[in-house]
Amino acid sequence: MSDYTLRDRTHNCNSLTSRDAGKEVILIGWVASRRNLGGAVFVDLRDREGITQLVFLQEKEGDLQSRAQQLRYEDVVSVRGTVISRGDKNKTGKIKTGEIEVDVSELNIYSRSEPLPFPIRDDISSTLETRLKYRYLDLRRTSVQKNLIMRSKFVSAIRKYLTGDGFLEIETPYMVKYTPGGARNFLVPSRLNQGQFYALAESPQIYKQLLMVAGMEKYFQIAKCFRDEDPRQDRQLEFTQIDLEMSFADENDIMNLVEAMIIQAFTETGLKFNSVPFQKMEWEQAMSLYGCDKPDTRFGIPHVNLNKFASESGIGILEKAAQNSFLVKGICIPKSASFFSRKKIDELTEFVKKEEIGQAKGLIWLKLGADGAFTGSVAKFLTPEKTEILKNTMSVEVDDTVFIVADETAVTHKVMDNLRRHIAKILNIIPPGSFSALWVTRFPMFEKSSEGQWVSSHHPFTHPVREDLEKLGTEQQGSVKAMAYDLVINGNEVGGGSVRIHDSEIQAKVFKSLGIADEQAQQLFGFLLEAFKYGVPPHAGFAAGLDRLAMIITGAESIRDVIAFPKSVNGADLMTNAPTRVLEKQLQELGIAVNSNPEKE
RNA sequence: GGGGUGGUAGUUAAGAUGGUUAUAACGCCGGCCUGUCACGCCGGAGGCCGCGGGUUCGAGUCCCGUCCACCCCGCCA
Repeated sequence: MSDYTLRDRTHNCNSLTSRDAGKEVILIGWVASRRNLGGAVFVDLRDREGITQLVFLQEKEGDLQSRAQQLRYEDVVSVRGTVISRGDKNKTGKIKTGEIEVDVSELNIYSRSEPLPFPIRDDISSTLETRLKYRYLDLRRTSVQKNLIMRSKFVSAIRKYLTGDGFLEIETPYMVKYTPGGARNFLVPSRLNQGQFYALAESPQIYKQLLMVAGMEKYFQIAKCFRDEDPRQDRQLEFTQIDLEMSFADENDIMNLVEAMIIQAFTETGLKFNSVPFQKMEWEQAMSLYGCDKPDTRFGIPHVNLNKFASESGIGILEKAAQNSFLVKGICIPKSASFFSRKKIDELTEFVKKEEIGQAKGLIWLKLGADGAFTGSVAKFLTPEKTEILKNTMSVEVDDTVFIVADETAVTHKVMDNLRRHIAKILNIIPPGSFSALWVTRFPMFEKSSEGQWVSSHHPFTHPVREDLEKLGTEQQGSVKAMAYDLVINGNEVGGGSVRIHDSEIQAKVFKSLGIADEQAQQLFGFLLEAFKYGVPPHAGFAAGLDRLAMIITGAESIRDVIAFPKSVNGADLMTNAPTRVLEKQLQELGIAVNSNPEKE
């Protein structure tokens, strides 16, 4: 008896075929299943690559078979044995190694497993709560392992691409100076400086710009970022960005680089985009065609602006909407007239009225019949002339269904965006396994906060487009566009970036436009402004959400499925029970008092 | 902060209008079995029905509160 190590292992559990028959092999893994037939015992041995069947027959010398009979789920063992063909009668296509089995001559048990909290099988799912509590067991399931393996391959392709292109991988601090604005920060108390706090970095933004000042030219980092905001299906408190920055670069340099990098990483992961090069679209066009800045371009159904038609349509509510400068938009769903029964349309009407969908007041629908006339909620108001105009404006054909929403601009956009995606889903028109990428460019530089203040849409170091520079600080400030770009894949914002300001005059103008006084700017970003005095190269960068990319390439439904140890929706680690209270002594060292609620234990 | 769904053996679930001893499957324990691959067959153990109140002769079931998980809005690039 000997304890084998990985060096002794001759094959993984996914590699043996009938061509290996007769070989003596050593395998190491977990007992995935045991089938005890009395005279013959079959054991499925599992490692991260796959499963191989072991067989223990009665004729074997010693107590080998009785020891095999005592094996239980998830015992960790190594075996030495001979590969034998199962023959046509006993082979199976269910596993890749189904042609063979290993006739075991030596069995070593490294450790035994107690009965499991839940079965480790892909076809039986447990509740998420239990799975997260025993995450290390959940991670043994091949479906989750597959995701992490794919993510690893993806990251290594990214690294390979960027280092091959002359990028330096440089780490930046996670514990940084707190700056207001943007996401809520996690705070880290300082023992050496009682009463003072670091912030956990929301992103390496400022440091990477300083690396450009430092002359690094091309920087990247696979960086953890921390944001104290409510987690969602695609958001965690801590997540990972592929962060990069390049000197002497303009928008197209960055987009070309990132595009090539993403395509390369997809290719190495065995995935392909529907069309290359990626489509580019200005923000305004995206809003007009899709009502959102991250449209899913795997399918069509664009929005059509109907304000002109509405204003002279003869339909009371539409004419009134147009007079009130509401936004009137329609979508045409081809060959769907029979699909949209009265019941389905009523359901859609309820759908668009929901608050989270945008709270439209109603949904106008029309179906074009074989006779060339519309039927539907407002059909009776349509003259033959107006019918023709609508048909032409929206390219409506027989058996198509048209949906129209007229409301305040933001509401119409939000509702029509949701409606377009919802209809694509219920009509099942999104081809599975397809990937469609889109660059959205020329984002607005500013937006109004809820308090009516101008705030940066991206961040205050984003460069405005040249032709809008004179609009800064004027009435037209809202229409200033930024040299900013987002990468959208399948309707997910997977990353974004911008050209940064390197001219102190422009930077001063932008701060002024945001109502940030000089001394305030000094206080917040003084070190950056100071650095920029000593020779700053023009630079631009990009940051991609690695977790979202991993979700897309694996088809995962939740960000938790591509993170080894994710947190719950309340930010808890259910396995370790973090966060926890700490000792009074620890708090004293930090100079912190907690307004605690001891009964709440 | 707001809205929704769920919580019953180790696990996954069933438990109409409140009514005897709370079911099933898998797992676990014991026995049988030489071609299984979700092996099969026989037997057994296993429960604070999330937690705390309340209504009732009687609560897994009804009411109130609370905790946890998940989804959405707000928030978040």
